[in-house]
Amino acid sequence: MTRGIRRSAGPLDQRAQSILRAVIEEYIASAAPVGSQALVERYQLQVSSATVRAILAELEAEGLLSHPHTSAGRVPTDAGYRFYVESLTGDVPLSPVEQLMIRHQFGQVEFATDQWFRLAATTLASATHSAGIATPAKPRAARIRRFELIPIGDRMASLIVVLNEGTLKQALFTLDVGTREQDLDEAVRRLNASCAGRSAADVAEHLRWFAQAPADDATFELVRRAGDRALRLLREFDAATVEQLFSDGLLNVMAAPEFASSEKLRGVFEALENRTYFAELFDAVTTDGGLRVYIGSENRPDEMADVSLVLAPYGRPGAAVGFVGVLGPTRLRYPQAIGTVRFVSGIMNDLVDHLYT
Amino acid sequence: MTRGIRRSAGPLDQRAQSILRAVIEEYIASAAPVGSQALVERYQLQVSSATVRAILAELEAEGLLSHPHTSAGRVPTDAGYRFYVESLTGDVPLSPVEQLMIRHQFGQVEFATDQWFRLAATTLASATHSAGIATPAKPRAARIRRFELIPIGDRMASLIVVLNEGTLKQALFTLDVGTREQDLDEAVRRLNASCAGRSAADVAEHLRWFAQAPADDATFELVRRAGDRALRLLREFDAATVEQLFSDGLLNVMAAPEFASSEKLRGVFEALENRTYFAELFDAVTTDGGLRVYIGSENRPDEMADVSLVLAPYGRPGAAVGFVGVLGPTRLRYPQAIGTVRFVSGIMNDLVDHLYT
DNA sequence: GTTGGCACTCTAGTAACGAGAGTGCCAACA
DNA sequence: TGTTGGCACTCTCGTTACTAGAGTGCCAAC
Repeated sequence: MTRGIRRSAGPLDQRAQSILRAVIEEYIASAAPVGSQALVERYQLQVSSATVRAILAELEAEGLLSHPHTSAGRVPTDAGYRFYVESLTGDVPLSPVEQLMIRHQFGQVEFATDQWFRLAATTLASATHSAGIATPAKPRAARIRRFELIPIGDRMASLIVVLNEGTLKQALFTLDVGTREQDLDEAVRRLNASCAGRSAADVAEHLRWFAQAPADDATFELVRRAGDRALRLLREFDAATVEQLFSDGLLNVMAAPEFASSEKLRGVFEALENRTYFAELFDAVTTDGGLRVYIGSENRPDEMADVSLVLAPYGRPGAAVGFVGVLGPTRLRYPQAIGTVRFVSGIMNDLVDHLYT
Repeated sequence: MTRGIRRSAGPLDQRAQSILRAVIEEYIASAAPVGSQALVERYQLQVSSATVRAILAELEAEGLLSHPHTSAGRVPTDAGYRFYVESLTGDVPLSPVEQLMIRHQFGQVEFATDQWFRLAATTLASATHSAGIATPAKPRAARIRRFELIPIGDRMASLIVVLNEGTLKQALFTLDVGTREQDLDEAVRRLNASCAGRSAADVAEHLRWFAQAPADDATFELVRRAGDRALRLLREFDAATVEQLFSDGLLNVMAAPEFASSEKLRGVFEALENRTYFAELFDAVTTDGGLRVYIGSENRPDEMADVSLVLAPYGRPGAAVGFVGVLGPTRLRYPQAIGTVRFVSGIMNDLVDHLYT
């Protein structure tokens, strides 16, 4: 220890860096603690295992590696992975073969807008052998394109709200006795005349005006009620930060040895289910606009401390944004995951762009 | 063994039955093998443990109980559970309190049709502390109520097909350059005029006729293409036996001690994901029309050999049917699960009935 | 048919032990 | 000054041995 205590972000010489890198990549591949001897053998280092040991000790003092117990090999810490991701791996673009495969999957199916993000998750899962996650592209402020009121049975109607990019929202709606189909048509005509193209906030304004105006006929009441229901629907939609969160390939993660006990995975499932953490991430990822990596304990909720996330936004910042990403063990193949997420988010960007011409 | 070898479905005397019942209920509650002594103590049997042991041996010969190893207590076999479900438990209706709670959940929210089945799964999960599963009510043969074509961006449109009970199907659709909004309107008018109210098969017939007719103008081509796309959409819809399968509360199942190893659960997740088994079940459950229980190895795929299913159909046989149910360990509280599933399927029946007046 | 008694069996937990892997340190070396 | 071989030390993991405890199966007696 000739240099005294090193600052936690102090510079590492070239050799230490490449050994750190070797440890991490070996550990990612094997899931077992890595010893000095194995490193010398497998990476043909031109130094002895004693030297490597000295460096490993240094890296441990740095907080980049840790020791499960005295006589075990080294394991990367979350900080170690962080350093690895930031300094030791360049931006490796996805191999042309994989690019082709992914493009192929996207090209093959004709989609409804609301299916793209599912495909993204599925693709990411199979390409990275981890879990893929994705949200739909959520419009910043939903604009109404058109209403539809479709009679169902005798006393019910399905209210459909078509939003600007073709997203649909639907709600059931009870009718007064004796409402005729013409009444519905007329109500829709009026609603569309006054609301189409407006945002939820605008519509709210309009409806207040409606509410105050004297009811001149029966249809008017229908308009009012339908409008009210539509408004609630839009408010719900605007309020939900992460409206949907689709994940695929959680099975891949389950298969990893670190999750054999199923106890750790439970927490992850819980986080995916209640979504509050992902709502936070949604804001973080979509506002600054770049790909982000969250490693183990960098995730705030403790349940997520054993997994890493690689997330990237997609969409158009002013208009509609969502994110796609990969969830896996902290022992994740980061360069590959990052490359894949970046590529898929690019594809999703193109898709969304088409919607906005 | 005074009666010689008993047939596997031979009659059990009253006492043997009540002891079998005690073993099963004890095991369901404790997840641990049940010994003769514990039974005598906890169930105040008026006989000695030696007698109980004799009966247990008998039940084991019958195939209803089994022995993890020589000196352990008894554990129910799948056949044991089967006997229990069929002969030892009456139809226990759900307690009024639980009925109220469930009704409350259904009453509280205003729904789109396509949300009901999700709520059913969620409700079942929380009421039974197992996983709830549900499919949407799938119309026997989809009938088209109306088309919509909504322009998106410059060269795309969203094709919306509204089915009879208000279900929506959506697909994106590229337009030729220079297509105007009026063209879309006109195309929709024509499509609706010739297809509304018809089934997919009928529409196919119609479109064939369209395809042969001479193209009299540009709109006609649009009609043809939109119709074609719609048809594919409907075919996909009709073809998929289990269009969606929603599950909730898998976390509850994960928490059970028998799934601590996560290996067994993987199979279950896989089965839920690929759905082929559930497609089979869908047919079985919806055609004969009653509640069904599948216990452990009664499930055909091996992955499902450690879980039980309680499924009930809902909907209108000729019109639209789906199922709701519970998935849990074979060590499931059957009477309660059956009561809950029956109750929820009843509620779903009422809901669907409203759609068909 | 039921019971108490008893030998037997199997598990789960604990302790002891050795092999193996890997470390940390040190003195010697280039 | 950095590197190396050597060596003592530590910890895990698998094995073995042992014990306590739970529960069975059988039998003779009631």
